[in-house]
Amino acid sequence: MQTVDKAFKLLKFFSITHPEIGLSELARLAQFDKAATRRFLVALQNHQFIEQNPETKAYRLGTGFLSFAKIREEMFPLQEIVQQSLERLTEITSETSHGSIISGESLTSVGVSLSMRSNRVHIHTSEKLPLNATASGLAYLAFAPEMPATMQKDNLPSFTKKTITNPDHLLQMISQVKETGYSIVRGGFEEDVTGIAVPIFSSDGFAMGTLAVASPSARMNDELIGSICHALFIETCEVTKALGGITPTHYEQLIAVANL
Amino acid sequence: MQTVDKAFKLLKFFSITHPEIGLSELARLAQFDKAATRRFLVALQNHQFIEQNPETKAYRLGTGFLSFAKIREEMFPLQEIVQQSLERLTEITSETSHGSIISGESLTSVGVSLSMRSNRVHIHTSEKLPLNATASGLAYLAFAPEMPATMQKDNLPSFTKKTITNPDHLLQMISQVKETGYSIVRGGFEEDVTGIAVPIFSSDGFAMGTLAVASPSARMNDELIGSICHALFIETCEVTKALGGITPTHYEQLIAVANL
DNA sequence: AAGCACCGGTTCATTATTATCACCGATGGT
DNA sequence: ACCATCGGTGATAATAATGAACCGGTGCTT
Repeated sequence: MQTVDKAFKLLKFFSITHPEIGLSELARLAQFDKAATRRFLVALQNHQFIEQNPETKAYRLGTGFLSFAKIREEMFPLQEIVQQSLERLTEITSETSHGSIISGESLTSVGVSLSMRSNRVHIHTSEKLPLNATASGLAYLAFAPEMPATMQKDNLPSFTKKTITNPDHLLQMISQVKETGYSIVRGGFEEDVTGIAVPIFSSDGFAMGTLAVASPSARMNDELIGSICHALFIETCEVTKALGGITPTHYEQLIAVANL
Repeated sequence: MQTVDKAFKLLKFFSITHPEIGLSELARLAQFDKAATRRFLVALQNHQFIEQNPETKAYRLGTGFLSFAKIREEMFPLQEIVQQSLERLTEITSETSHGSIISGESLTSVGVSLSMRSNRVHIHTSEKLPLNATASGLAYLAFAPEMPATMQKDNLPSFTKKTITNPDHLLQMISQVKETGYSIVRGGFEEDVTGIAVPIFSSDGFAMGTLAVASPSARMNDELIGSICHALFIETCEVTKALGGITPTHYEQLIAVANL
């Protein structure tokens, strides 16, 4: 259903930092014809997934998502479950933790629990996390159903000097995550911040999001890494189960090895 | 974009009371071919809008809605804004109030503020409100972009003896709402409960939801009705504005008349 | 245990849909 | 007065979606 895919492709250009998009701009971004783009927008508008700003004529996300999100949350209260896990993580590790789910070709942060320490990492909810630059991104990619096309092109988006920008380098890092079951990224998204992340699995056995702990790089020694991983493994299994997902058996084996 | 419409039509069969649906059942509900239904579901699944229960093979809503809802809520925090209005409404009227937004061919409740009285009306959040049986439904229909097809058939779904089941009768009630600017339904959804509702407008100038106050029918005298309407008009204008919508000028005139 | 009905899922010839380009009127900068 | 860009539209060419038949499996009825 390529037509449906195209409609959804349009939606993915809307974000916190870019919440309203004009017709021509959106057509350019998606590389669609302007007329086609408009037809899709009208169709989305008819179902409340898109609204038009009456003054600027720019398009923005509609209220449709909210009502469906509420139904979904009633079955599996993702926000609540993730938040509880995050608070336990921050309690145990004394570091900031956050949870994210995949949305298009980046992860969206759905919950944060800030560390009580004075020198702590700050993360905003609803922030988009790039897949190539964050620990969460690597953890997701390592257990994702497929490699997104945008992660296979040269010159991946860069945020610090340490950001992985080469697709081959990215693949190499991912294969390492596939072996250890967790990802660690030192200063790839923000300078002097080290993140550790572990996947949350969907009902299809592939990653649908992550739980992660982030700390100032200076504090991140081997002992802390070990205890963070241990806590993350426990919590992600919990969250996966509570959300109707299945932890693949090969992943459960990774955890067993790590816990030796 | 009929193909996109069909994909969304499928989504609308999922609800709190019917959160998982099998392939054949969904095809029957939507009156699509099974093969076509499956193709749509796969497409929706690829974008996280649908998940499959690995045990029963039934389909359910996915996590995709949540990430988009978060982006939308960041711009216009509907839940928060509505909840604040509801609390003011309940404070002023001493009755239970609730807010709802359109989703498919019914309204979804997105917020509730319960009365402090012992004899009060109870409403659940995420509940689906039928358009023909509730005050909210009438208020929505009176200012909706178009009359949904399912509201034009005979034998509309009935909940009490007083539910409007005849499309002509419904049209008649709606035309009355168009004149007064508010709807009032006595025992159409639940026995002995009377609701009063007023529309919230979207950026296109049509209704996208409602605010409503519900009370035991015995208490609903003319004086209470007057004060509820007054409070509802104030709050819906507020909410409409805060959510980036526009109150049509012809509606503003209705309010002016009502306030004389 | 044979027959039947329904389930989820798949295939491929037929048929309906969507894409594209050229064009419109309006707006804003040079 | 000009050019570029905006949002939006309509008719034909190109492409995508459709649906009946079919598969293997499960559970109920005879």
